[in-house]
Amino acid sequence: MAITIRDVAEAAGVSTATVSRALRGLAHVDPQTRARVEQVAKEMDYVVSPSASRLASGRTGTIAVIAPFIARWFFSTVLSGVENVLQGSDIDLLVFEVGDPAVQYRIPPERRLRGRVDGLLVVSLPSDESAVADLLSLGMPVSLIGSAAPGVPSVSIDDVAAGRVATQHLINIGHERIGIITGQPNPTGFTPADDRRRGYVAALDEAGLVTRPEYEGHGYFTVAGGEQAMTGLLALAKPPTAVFAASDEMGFGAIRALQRHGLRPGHDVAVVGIDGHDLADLLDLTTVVQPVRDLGRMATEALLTQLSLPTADRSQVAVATTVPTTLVVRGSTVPSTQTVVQRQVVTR
Amino acid sequence: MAITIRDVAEAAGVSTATVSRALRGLAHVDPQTRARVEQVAKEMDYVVSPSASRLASGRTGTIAVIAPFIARWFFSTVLSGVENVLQGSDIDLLVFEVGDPAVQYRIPPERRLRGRVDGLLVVSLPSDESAVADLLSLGMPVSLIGSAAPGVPSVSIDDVAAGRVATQHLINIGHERIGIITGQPNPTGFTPADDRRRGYVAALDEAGLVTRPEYEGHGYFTVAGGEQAMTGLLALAKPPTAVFAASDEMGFGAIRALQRHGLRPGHDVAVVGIDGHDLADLLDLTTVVQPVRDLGRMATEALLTQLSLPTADRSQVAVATTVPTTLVVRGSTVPSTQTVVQRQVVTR
DNA sequence: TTGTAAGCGTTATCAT
DNA sequence: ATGATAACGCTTACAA
Repeated sequence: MAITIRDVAEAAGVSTATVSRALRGLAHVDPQTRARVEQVAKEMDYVVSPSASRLASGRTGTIAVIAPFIARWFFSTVLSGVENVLQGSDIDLLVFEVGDPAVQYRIPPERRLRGRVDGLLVVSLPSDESAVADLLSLGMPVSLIGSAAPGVPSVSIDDVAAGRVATQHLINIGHERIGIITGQPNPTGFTPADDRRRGYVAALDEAGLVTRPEYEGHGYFTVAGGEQAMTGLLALAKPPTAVFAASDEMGFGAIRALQRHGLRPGHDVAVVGIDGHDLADLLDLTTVVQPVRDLGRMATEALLTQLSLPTADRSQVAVATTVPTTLVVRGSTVPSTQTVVQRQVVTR
Repeated sequence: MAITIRDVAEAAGVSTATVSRALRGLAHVDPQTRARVEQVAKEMDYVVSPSASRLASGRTGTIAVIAPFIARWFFSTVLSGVENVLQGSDIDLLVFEVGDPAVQYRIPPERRLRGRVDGLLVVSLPSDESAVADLLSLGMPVSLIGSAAPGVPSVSIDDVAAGRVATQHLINIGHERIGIITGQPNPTGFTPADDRRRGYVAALDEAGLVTRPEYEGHGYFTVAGGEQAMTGLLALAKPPTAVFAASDEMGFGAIRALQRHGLRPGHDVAVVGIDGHDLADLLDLTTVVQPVRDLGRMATEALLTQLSLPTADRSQVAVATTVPTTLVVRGSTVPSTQTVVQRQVVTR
């Protein structure tokens, strides 16, 4: 069997209690003693048993990320940000993939969470009341990423503003027939999608432009979906001259559809997305960039802070952090030889 | 506090031992008793304490994925496959991001692994002896994904064959000046990169074509790297007419470089990649498709099988599983109106 | 088939 | 500052 704390205690000539205190850096330990214990522990290659430690302390030293998908760009990038912060700590990361929030948000059953983790990072949760309630009922700190809900801390962009900025850009460069490619046909309680659409409508309204129902396509946040939606729009008697895709991946699909129809993005039909996907530059897609990795980082740091606090001090006041976005103009809206970058700070 | 096994035992009028046995589906439990215990447990909303269970049993019910990156397509797709298999089990998934294998493969220290997990899934491990040794020294089952090493079970494609197929395709369509964009300048012990390059060389040799050192660029498996490498190749007095990129992402970069130079992929310079990236279709990139998600799935299933076996039965014989790839021909090598798909089964 | 009870390896409370 | 010693909640021989 492995070395236990008792072995170390005997070898160092102290009690297990002292070893425990010394190794965890607690106060009230003689520097000499601590040094000796650390020395012995290292020599014996002692590693604390996490199960025993967890059982005795009641803390798991683990947090979980709950996301609809793992393989898609946005989610894997968030995950990477989370992991990045965790490297510096001693916290373990558990991952749960729960499927499309618009279809069914299969929250991992309590039994998979309770007693296993100290806190939760939930990505793109629908603002559906019950989903939040289920999670909060576990009684542990929860941080939302990429969406917000009343009463829960969150880190995200201002999606309404992002939708407005994207649409406004299309208006600015002279378009009047502006379509949108969003996720689902009807509001599904999936905040980002609904909010971005709201921003689009607001921008059109403010510019005195009409919103036509037939100019709304649904791409389900995938490349293939975006392509289908754009194809549908192109089939209209009077197609839009510009399209706002609520995500870069749907924007890519739109570009693909244009290519298939022999149309040039930017020249024939303008396309703008949201995300700042790694490959947006490659595909020359204008997009509203959000700092995705930072979203993951910030939410994780916030969660770790919560966890380091005594339970009583964990503020009941949920802080909804909104991070700024940047409109990056590329050839899909302004076909020119040079790329223009405008800094767009979102305030609220 | 939460409900404990003792509470359930009392409520059901049996001992804790019986509750434990009943709930875990062990044999030698009266069906009536089991039913009653299950009933009571559900009513009381009892969830076993993982820490206590782990401490007592010595098993963690957790496996870890160790990968260089999380956010890149290949890795997040593998991860998704792993998670997919785990959904059906009661096993938890821990994730560690360890950085570029060609630079430094920062294996999580023993202390982060020992006692925390029952098995390891290692993605794209360099075939470096010591790295493997470190991992194996933990004495738990290890499965490799996307690379292979002697004496360790693994799931991957035949990278040499993949490189050969890609290069052969370029030869078949008439190219003679064929370049390669690979990862690092020198063999780094990172198997897939080295092997794909080997396949490239073999194909050229077999066709009686010369390998020119200046036709080898290095893209470090990123889009930006691929673009730089291709730019370098284009600057040659006599640039290659075709390029084999050892990954789709580097292929994307190559396409970007061509675009920037006003050259058309497929028409002016042919490009072929390896991976079957989600966006390869969008970018019209010919590629050798590997079933990435399945790689993750298969390796996970193999690992779970190992774990379900008594320690003694875990075969010392490492099984290296090689899965077939498919060459998908697109416009980046054969600019035509229709896409041709050839099934290429790799045998060995 | 079921119960008893000894661990499993720490942490944390009291003393000292 | 350090030591004894109860928990912590479950699993698992060993008995019955």
